[in-house]
Amino acid sequence: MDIQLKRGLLDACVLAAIKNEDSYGYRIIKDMKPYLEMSESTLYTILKRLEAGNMLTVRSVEHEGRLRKYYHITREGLRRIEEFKEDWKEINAIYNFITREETGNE
Amino acid sequence: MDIQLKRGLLDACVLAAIKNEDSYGYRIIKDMKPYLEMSESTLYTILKRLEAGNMLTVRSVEHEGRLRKYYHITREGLRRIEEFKEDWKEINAIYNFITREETGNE
DNA sequence: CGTAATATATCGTAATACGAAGTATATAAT
DNA sequence: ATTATATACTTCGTATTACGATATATTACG
Repeated sequence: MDIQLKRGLLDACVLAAIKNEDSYGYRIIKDMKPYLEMSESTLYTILKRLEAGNMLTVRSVEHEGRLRKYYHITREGLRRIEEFKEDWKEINAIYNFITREETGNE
Repeated sequence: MDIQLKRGLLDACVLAAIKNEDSYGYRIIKDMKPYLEMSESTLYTILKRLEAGNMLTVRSVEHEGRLRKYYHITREGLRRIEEFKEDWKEINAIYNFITREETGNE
């Protein structure tokens, strides 16, 4: 899959992964794997970006000797998902432009 | 509109703009404007990239004292559009993941 | 004892979209 | 006559960003 095509989906996808239940990095990657694969370095970069943008909050938890950072979506984060849905209408229009079959001359 | 979201569409969009008829930079921008706005610097970067990737060929034409470079899509370019269509199936699956309404607990 | 799974962090890099600015001609407006 | 707008392509620098590679640390499995 074309990397560029994935780009716009990543942030919204991560937010969607924590939308219904708080989650942590390692699990987010596993949950998204059937839909969208991403490397760890990419995920943690995104999580930091989303935190900086107040899309989510972080809470550290000690779990079996290991550190776990649980991410919780904020109202801003939920709004980001809605924004994504809005944008998608435009995206579909572009998609139709790309895939349209012209009856013109070639 | 989110820039990242546009990224994956740009190459395919430019190819679509010359698919049915050879065209040149200035006109491509105008043709795409209703669907997708892009700056000149972006377009010409993309055209060069597509040329380097053998997705299109270029032909210079003198038109009313001004230079025009006509772009013609190649078989490779047409295949790129088909590839885009294939990718879109996956994109739709991701879109559904992002927008699904879980019946679970929040 | 080594490998895999769990879990997060950091560094350097390559790709790339964009704004800004430049070059040049023709036409319309003031 | 001069200014602005439309046409048409080019180059430079920059910020964003996804990724591979690598590091750290614990637990479980063989």
